[in-house]
Amino acid sequence: MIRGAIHAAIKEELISLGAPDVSFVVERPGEMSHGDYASNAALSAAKVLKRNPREVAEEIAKKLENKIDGIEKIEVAGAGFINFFISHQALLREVANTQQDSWGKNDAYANKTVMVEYTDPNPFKEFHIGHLMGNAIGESIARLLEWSGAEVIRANYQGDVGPHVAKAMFVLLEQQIENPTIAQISLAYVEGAKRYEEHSADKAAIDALNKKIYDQSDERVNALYKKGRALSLKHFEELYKILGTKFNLYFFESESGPKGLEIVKAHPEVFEHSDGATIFRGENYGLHTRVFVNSQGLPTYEAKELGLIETKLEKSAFDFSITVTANEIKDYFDVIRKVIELVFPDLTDKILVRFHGFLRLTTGKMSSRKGNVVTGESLLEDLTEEAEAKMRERKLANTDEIAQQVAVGAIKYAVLKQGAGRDIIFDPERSLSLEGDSGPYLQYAHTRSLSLLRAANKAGIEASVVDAPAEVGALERMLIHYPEVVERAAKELEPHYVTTYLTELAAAFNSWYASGRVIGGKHEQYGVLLVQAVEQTLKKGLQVLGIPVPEEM
RNA sequence: GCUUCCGUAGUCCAAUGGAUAGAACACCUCCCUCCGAAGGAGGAGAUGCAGGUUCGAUUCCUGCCGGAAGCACCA
Repeated sequence: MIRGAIHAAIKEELISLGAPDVSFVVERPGEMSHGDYASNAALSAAKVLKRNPREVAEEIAKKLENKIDGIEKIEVAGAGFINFFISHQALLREVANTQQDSWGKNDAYANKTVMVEYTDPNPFKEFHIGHLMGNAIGESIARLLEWSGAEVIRANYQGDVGPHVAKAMFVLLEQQIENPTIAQISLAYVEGAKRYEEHSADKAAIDALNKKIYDQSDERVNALYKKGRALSLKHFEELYKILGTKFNLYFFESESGPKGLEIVKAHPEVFEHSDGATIFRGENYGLHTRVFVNSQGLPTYEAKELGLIETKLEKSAFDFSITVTANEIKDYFDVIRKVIELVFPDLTDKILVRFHGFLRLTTGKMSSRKGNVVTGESLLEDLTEEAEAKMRERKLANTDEIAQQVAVGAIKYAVLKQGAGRDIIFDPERSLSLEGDSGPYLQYAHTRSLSLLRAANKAGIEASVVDAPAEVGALERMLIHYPEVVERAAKELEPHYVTTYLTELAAAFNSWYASGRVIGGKHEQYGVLLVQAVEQTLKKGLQVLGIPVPEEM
């Protein structure tokens, strides 16, 4: 990558100037007149050297003149920026590079094995929009790491035991439903949760049932549990397929629970007893004090999480593990991290968490078109319907499948367009419009590039740089930055860098596309090459985000 | 109350301490005999308030105002 070469060359100059430790960036400037890459190296170095920034910049620029392959011009501008301009030849070479399979790859995580845990829905409960969010982010992070050289193990951790299960089961047993449907299970959970809060007798009964589920002492309970659990998991699997995720490993609280209990028991120096429960006194460390084993002797989520770490290691070695989860449990995870430090000191740096906010709906009512609560599924269904309606106007074949791809793209884009940790305000009405700054906008730009390529192919035009114009435009100069964007997104676990970049690229392409004809134009062969470059970049970019890439829409 | 996170156009998101704060939706003008109008060209519109650090602050620090999350047997 040219960027790497610039960085290395500047670094060398800084060393000879006597400022070897100065940190600086080489970035794509916001303004094209500022070149293809810009660096603040002189500004940073000047501070350390106590010299005039522009002088330092001039000196570096002069030394690097004609030293970097592919750079034809270096300018000093503003307070002391050094701007680099790529030569025409190098630019054409990079555009042609987009046709390589390796376009977009980097080696930031070469030789690393990374376990990415995400989605984590709970059997006996709805797959809600938060799970959709976690899935979109987790899948994209997994793909970013793969494009950066890592071997990725996709893991899903599902809560198949615990009070939520007992709440749903309590109602199902009471109503004597032996073969529940997904809808019945969801309703039963909502009802059970309400009863648990409002009636102390029901609360006691549900707690007792919870214990029975753990120790599997009642045949009738076991039978219903087995059916409900299997049905939930099968249902989730259908959703993963639609969303484009294929997990390598599944973990369950029913296995991490017992392991967690053992770990807690084995470390009396870390935990203490209080009110019949086993707790970790986090307040000694400025953290929350939390219960690991409740007074019934059952492991809570905290103990289960410890068990999960051991379970993960048993199933597969990894250099580090990333858990994608919501902000909501940040404080709780700080407690877990402290306990890991005390119990598994070797693992402290291997367990990472990537937090995200809530997915909130603007309508507040949280109700779907059919009047039900908005679940992950109902949102997908509503969006799919909307996309289908749009496609009926266009009279395309194969509408079912494509409409679903568009719907998935719309949701994933909305989630992946913003930075980590922030809540996402999701406006169903707006996202239903499928226009502007959206997943479908990118998908549509891509299908246009494909249909243009089909037409070019029919006309027998071969892609080539032979008739390239003497001056190339903004589109080319934007294209060449794609691999850097992927690398940065992977390093920071921030898919939104890719999302933002692709939207800018698609806008540049749409603008170029509207400005004149390719087929029959003055630079026909080069035009086709450029369209191929855009097509590949949009496709790979959408794929790295986990957004489906329809060929027509 | 304590802790943490967040305040950018009317709305929803960008911006690695840098150059004229980028898009999109909505609003106002235009553009389909032409490779796909889910598109394009143009217009108007924003850093909560007050200090500080810095050559330079949306970004870092302090205070205030506003919002969100968490704070013992849920996950």
